[in-house]
Amino acid sequence: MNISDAATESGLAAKTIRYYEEIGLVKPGRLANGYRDYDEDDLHKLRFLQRARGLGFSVEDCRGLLSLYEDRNRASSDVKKIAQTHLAEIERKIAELQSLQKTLSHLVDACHGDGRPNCPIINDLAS
Amino acid sequence: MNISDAATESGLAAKTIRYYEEIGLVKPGRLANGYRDYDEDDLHKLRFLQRARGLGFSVEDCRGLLSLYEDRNRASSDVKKIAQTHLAEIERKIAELQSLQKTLSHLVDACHGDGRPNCPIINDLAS
DNA sequence: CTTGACCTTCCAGTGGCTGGAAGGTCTATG
DNA sequence: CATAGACCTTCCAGCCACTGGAAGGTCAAG
Repeated sequence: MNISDAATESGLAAKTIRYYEEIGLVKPGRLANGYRDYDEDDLHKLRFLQRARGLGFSVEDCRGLLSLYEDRNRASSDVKKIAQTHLAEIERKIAELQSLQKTLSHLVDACHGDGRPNCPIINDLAS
Repeated sequence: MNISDAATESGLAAKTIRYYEEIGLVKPGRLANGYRDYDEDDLHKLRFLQRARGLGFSVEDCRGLLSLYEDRNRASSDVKKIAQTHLAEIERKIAELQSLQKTLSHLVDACHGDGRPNCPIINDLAS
């Protein structure tokens, strides 16, 4: 299977798939003409990567998850550890963004948003 | 005032301040020896940038906010527009992260995290 | 035989810094 | 006056995870 079909099947962009090969995540075979040739195993990995990236895992986390995926003797604790760390990071980011949201929504509410220069948002930034 | 004092006063790293100069945000004077020399006006701008970046505004938003800050004839509606757009983006990101959090926490809860290979997290990613 | 849709590699850019190298300047001390 | 060390300067490279585009090869249909 060529790269554009692999892209369609996996939901990844062809460019992204080439990039994943460059960084050593999925190494397809090559046809005589030099074209990449994806088999079912490659496709499983690409789909796995698409889903893991979709859950926000970093590419390095994905590398770790992929090797656990392929390891029949994995310990689920190793997987869980990666996921928990990622989850904690997400929760940290949510808290951070909520704090910004709170501040910003107060400022936006306080601003008249008319043609005059007086502006609580600017005042806050300048204080 | 030299750059390290400006850094201390503004809460920005000296490297960051040089970067802001490079992209045309704050242009300090220069002493005879070539050292940057920050006056009060520069410091106000640096502090303004520090706070705006702290609220998550992009550097390009900061450029716009800074020029509104300096414009005595600004319309507060222009400021509000930038802030509202940013706020909407933050709210979008919060929702996105909360969705990831929900999925991930379910998966983490479902995973035994023991020495055995069976793992709902891997199963989900592989499905 | 040509068209156009693929494929390849390689290079550059994104945002917002950050680290480090190589070298100039200033200040305090011996 | 020499030297140490703490500044300062510029420039280049790297981070992450792609993405766009150029230049050129390959293939299938008409």
